Amino acid sequence: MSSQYTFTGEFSFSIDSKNRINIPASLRKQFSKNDNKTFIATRGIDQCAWIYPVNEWNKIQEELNQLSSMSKKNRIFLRNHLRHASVLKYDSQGRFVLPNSLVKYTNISKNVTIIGVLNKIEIWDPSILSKSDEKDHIDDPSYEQLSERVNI
Amino acid sequence: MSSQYTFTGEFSFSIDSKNRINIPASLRKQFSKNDNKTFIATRGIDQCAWIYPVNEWNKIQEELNQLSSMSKKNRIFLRNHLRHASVLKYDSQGRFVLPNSLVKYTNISKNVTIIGVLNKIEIWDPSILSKSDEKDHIDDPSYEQLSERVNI
DNA sequence: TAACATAAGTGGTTAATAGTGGGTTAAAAT
DNA sequence: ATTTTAACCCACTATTAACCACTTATGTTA
Repeated sequence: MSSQYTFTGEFSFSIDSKNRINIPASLRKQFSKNDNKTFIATRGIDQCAWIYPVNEWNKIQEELNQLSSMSKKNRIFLRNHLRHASVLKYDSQGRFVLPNSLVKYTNISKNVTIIGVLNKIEIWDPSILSKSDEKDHIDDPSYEQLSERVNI
Repeated sequence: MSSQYTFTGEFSFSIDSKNRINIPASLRKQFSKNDNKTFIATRGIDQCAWIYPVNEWNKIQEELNQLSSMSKKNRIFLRNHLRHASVLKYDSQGRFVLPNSLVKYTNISKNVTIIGVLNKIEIWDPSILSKSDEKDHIDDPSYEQLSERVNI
């Protein structure tokens, strides 16, 4: 699955008293007119928030739409993925409000680290991120198997 | 089966003394003029209520029509889904009255958790939902196979 | 490289909307 | 006839969204 978005880089930003977070201008520029300043924020698999431009999310949604709710496994999977997804818009200053549930989940309080990961943007609490860095070294042997699939 | 509706997110609301429940504004906005503030509430397969906009329900009904009543399984499924389906409208404040049978079935008393699941909206009693969450973890190995179908 | 111009990031105020509670009247149901 | 139920209506409060303003950074041009 290829994407029109190529988010990259790491940025240090802040969250204000109204839970507003600025999207780095360089990343924001990639949002298309089509996206209409709209994106979807959801729980990452790690302890961070994932931000998808709507166009990108729509692709995921189409796949989710294929899953029938007659299957219990599907119902639980759908529920648990969609419940944490919220549609957001950024304001004229380029900021969006991080929903409370994601503030809690990510443990974000004052500063945030924003990372571009191709088709999505990750929002981290800096200290949670550095803990995660300590645990998961890039030379971990488990990455070896990725090398068979991804040609860097 | 693709749908015009893309309900997502989780919301905490309350049910009042008249069994009225508010539909979250962000979800309500997706209802089309065509829906005429009308939707169908029915029993979910899990212990929750399912809310479908009429347009969506009509599509489902067509599919149900395809199921032959010659099969016992089909007959039981059809009966149990249709017998509890009721047509409802929301008022000028965006609230609807949850029918008594669904209040009992869902065990809702004071607070409700509302979850958008693409083409339908689920209404849960918070404690019933968390019990369900405890039982069914999303990181259960059986979900691994879903990852091959859905690329998130 | 100094001065300027523009863009980016942050903070706060105001106006609009959303959620909730209750009351009134009309239509059903008992 | 009495009680329930349903459709409207009004009102209060909290939250959210739109707006304005300031500061810092970036980049450009003389």
